[in-house]
Amino acid sequence: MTISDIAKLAKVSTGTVDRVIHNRGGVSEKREKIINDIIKKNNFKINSVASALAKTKEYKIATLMPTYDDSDMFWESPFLGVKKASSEIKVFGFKVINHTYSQIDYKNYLDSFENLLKDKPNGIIIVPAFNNQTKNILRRLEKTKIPYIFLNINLKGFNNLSFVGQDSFKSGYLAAKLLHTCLGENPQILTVRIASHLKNETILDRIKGFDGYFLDEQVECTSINVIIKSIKNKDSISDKINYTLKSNSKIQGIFVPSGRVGLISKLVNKHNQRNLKVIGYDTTPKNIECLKNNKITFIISQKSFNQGYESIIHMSEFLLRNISPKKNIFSPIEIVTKENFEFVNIYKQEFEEFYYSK
Amino acid sequence: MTISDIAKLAKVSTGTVDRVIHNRGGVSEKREKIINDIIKKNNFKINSVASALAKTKEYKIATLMPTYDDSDMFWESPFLGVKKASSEIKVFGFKVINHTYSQIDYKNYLDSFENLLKDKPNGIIIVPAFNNQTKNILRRLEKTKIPYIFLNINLKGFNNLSFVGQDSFKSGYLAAKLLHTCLGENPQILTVRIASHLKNETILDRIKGFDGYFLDEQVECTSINVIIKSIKNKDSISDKINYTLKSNSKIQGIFVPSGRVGLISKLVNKHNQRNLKVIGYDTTPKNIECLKNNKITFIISQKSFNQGYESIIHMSEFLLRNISPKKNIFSPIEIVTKENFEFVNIYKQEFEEFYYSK
DNA sequence: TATAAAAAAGTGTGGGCACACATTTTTTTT
DNA sequence: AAAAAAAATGTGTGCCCACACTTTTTTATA
Repeated sequence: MTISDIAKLAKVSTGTVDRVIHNRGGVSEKREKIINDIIKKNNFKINSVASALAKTKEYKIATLMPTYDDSDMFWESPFLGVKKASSEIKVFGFKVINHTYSQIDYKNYLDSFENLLKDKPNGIIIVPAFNNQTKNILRRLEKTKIPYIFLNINLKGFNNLSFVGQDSFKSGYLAAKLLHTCLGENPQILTVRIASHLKNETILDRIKGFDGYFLDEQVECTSINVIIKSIKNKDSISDKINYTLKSNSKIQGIFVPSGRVGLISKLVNKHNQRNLKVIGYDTTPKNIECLKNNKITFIISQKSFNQGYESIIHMSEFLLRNISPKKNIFSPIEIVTKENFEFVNIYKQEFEEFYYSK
Repeated sequence: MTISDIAKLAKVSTGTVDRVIHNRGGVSEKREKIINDIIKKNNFKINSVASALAKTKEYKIATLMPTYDDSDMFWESPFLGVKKASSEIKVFGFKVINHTYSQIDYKNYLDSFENLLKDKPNGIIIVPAFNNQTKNILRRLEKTKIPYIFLNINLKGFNNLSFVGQDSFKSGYLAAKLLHTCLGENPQILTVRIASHLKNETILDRIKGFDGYFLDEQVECTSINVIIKSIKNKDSISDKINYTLKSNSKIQGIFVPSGRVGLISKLVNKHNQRNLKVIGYDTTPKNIECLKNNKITFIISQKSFNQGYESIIHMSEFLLRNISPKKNIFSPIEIVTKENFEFVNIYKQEFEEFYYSK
């Protein structure tokens, strides 16, 4: 079944069929009905390959993501996912332009955004940061009617096309369940938070989820909070954590609601380890290393590679075929241990093989 | 960069460039080198869309998988994965023909295989069963030079193009780690096995992995084995399990190295539950239900939907582009709990939405 | 009724490649 | 040196669709 088959059956030209299929208008009601009936009856689907080849329109998708470096490789993973998707959709006339910003410099964030706009993209993937500045930015975006998708971090109250990321509440909930399962009744848990994350929606939701679990299950849980001012001064962090562990000898578990779990786990002194169960987030190289050394028990993975990939794919489907994605596209909440990390990470590994072989 | 661009640079016709790109032969060494150099220099990649459109050759891929029914839905999931891949590659001239067999009737297995051969497929995806019969089958296949991929179940010593499935040893290893983490030192664990699985390679490997963990970690673990003759007689199973639990009051964990974990978990009497940790395999609807009711603590998932999907995709890549897959394509080993199952299963869910919307 | 304007329908080209077939060049044979 | 065979190279059509452009038909206006 091709367009010209349809045309023959309907006794019209292919141009008219084309108009009907793409809702371009300018077709009499009578003929439109005839054509649509034939399409339905024969379950006709456009040949996406030929369609892609014939299309001349070009699309630009711009991304705005945080930078990564040796001290924190987290954002490499979604970036690679973006790259993979980019290479796949290139053939459909898509060009993906990546912009980055420093998470500790809001001016840089704004500058990058301005640069991004200069590309005149048809769609934007953005990892939002700096709530206040973001509001201004996004209001402007909405005026231009450029669709945008939130990647990894979700802000509520915006007209984003979609959010691709984890349900942070549920992932915190899961963290609590795991510790509860390992520690038995009356668990005593140390939660380590970092001052710069105190306004981070994702991390706040994880903590809400964590607490929510113990409320729902009506489990008595002793939770001790430590807040770290800066991750720069490791001695001071170490002192704080080890002091708390020493003076609370019944603490059996540590919950770090961020990707800094590797750093924290390394700073626990040997004599304080006493078979601690440590749980945190993100399969960064550093965290995986700690997992291997038994310093971390569980890592909850965001599948951030997939998040990057999916955000691009959904945007392209929206631009190309006008398919609106769901408002929330939740990533899997994966539990990673020393025993399964090598399999959990395979998508990223596969990509690297593919990418560097070119 | 197109083929005709290359042709102009090399001062030859597009036909010659085509021959070089596809190794069709009949090109002088001199020109071949010139053309290859230009291709490399400009990093030319064939336009896969135009290529797909122009290709007239048709391929058939046949699958041979076990049936599924209400009592065991496991094989639905890889089947849906196969369906998804099929719909994606249809446009490249692929036709996927699915055959099924009963896992308890080797004649049916052989018959289905004969039917499959009548399709004259270019490639085969097979879930092997009945070791002896399979050997004959596959030797014949090797003579015909039709490539075949093992799906989910691996047999060693064959010239299969690839195996797509889980590393069973490692997944058993992980099961042990999880129970060890939850139960603490000196765990006492009940392993429930089913007689008909006693020769099942997958399940044997899981058990090897399970035991391997405790050996590696030098953990003293008391392991009690129960073997169930038939899953038909539920009363007898129930008696056996509950008797064992009652007479071994220190048992804190149950390991079921198969997808029958839901069935087993349901048969544990209330007074024997005493906060038992139960771990088993496969996210079948029944098992998920038990997970929700707290009868199962952890399910290890095979990502069988993806296995089906990937087996088809790899076969198509092999046939279409002559890209040989890795000999072992290991699926992720996922840990599923009550708190994350809804996210872990999303691929299958997405497929269903996509499929039934058509 | 003639004419203009608007709506509807038709036509043709190009997108990049695969592949069969045609032509030219080179090598071998007599 | 001519003829035949083999090797190398060139040519052209079709794959299916998108979209701009052209032509025909219908409706509105004077």
